[in-house]
Amino acid sequence: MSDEKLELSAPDRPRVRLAPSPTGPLHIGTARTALFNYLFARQSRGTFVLRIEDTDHERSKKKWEKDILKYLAWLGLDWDEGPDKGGSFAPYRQSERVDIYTPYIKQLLDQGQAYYCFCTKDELAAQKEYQASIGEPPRYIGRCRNIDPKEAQARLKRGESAVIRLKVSSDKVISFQDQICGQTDFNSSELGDFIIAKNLKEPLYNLAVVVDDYLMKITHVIRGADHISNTPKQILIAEALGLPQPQYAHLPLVLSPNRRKLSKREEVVAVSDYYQQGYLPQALVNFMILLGWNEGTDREIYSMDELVEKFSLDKVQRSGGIFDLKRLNWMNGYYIRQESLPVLTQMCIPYLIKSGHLEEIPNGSKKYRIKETKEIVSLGYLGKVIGLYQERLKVLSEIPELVDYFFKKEVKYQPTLLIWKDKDKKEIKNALNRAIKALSGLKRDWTLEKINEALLGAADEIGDRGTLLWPVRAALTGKENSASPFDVAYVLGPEKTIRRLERAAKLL
RNA sequence: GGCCCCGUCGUCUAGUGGUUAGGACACCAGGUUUUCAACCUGAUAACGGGAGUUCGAUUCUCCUCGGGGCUACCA
Repeated sequence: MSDEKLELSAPDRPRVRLAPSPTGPLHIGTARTALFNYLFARQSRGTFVLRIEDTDHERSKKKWEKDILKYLAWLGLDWDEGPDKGGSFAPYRQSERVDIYTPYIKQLLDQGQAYYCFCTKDELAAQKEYQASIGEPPRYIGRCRNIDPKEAQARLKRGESAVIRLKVSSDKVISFQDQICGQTDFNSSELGDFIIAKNLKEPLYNLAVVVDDYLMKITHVIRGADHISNTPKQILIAEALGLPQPQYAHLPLVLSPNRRKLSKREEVVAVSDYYQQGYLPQALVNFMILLGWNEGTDREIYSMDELVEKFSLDKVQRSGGIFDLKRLNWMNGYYIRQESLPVLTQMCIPYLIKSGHLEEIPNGSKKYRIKETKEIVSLGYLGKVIGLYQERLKVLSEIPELVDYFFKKEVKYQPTLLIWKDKDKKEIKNALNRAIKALSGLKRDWTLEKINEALLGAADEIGDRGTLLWPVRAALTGKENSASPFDVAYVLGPEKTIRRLERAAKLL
């Protein structure tokens, strides 16, 4: 135990971080970034740090932080250091680190690498508009750049509002080797003197990130490609501060079917929503990793352990990928089919309770009550019900609708549902009566095998099996599509089965 | 507009200086002792375009076109 800790914090092992802003529920894109970081850390036996970037007080909310932690954990992406776990570099919430940044900002100011800017927002906006009109990149022209620091202090004392900008020398090429995108170059002229802090106590994102990554000894910054244009700014800040630079790896973006960045309005982006709809974490993980990474083979299915073993940054795709819900659904179905029935049953029960089909029995027994009929059912029974649909399920939340006929006194349907193809009522009624007769003899011997035998025997006497099997199934389930009549009859039991068949025969 | 990134079936992708350009999802057809699902089989389907290098380019180079990202006193 202690050995392992020591090893994890060994200086030569990579340290990566996920730095989400708690301004909304855990986003599927953030979860994917987390997954890449997690795999990289686990594979290299490094450390995965979770740092909450909540310096934007207006938009950051505690409940979102909770949501982020909860669903990262649910996906199995556990972190080694974080706000809830602590660690050698605590605190892990930027809002609790505000004092840490002050000396760094001061240092830049004292060294003349940063300065106070008194330009108003209106002035800046006008300038930007002008620059856009003549086709120049919008950047600060440096009006306050040469204000004497003493004068700046005096103006500050007088109560003038100001921000702090970094002095960026023009025409300098900033380049870095991105682990995914390769060599990437920027010209400092496009950046201008950008703002690094509102004041000594309020650093802005780019500065806070650089300082935190340095202090937390982050070796690899693995993040979404939407951050690529922040990278030169962060490099400049690190250089000004004399800090070492981490390795960068920018992940391709996840796109909507319309090829845009995944949007909250058009798509389901909250991991919590996927959880609620009944997606399995394994499926989500497997799906997310394949969206942007491929081992170099045809393989599609990977467990987390296998991913930890096989993952590598150089096999990460460079182009963005579209989030294809159908593919996720297929994969979720696959993982549902892999699940053992008792486990699947446990996973489905909450959905049956939520839909009002089932009630928990307070004393904590392993039984449930069917709300409509007040019958008490066992886990074994529910397992049989759900087992009928294991291969049909795509998401868990589909289950109540699929199996509702097991939880109702009577099933409702249009009598025409009973009609198979072009048969007439008389034929169907006759078939139903034959089925009733065949099953009635079985009451004490209600096994799948016998039911099969009885029903098939009766059906064959008629000739076209569908003439009997279709109405039997429809009468039992009230549905156009369902599990097979044999299975349904077996699980339903003799009384209900025969009652439903008799009722159907009367409808015709 | 400026800067940056990207470009193989509808989608996720494999792949190579010479391949019948492979797989998976989706779609379609057939099979699978009633339906649906699952499963099996099969079909349709791609190297954005133009130059150049080369005996030969999907592959290398350039241009172009297209798509996306960023462009805050947000992160």
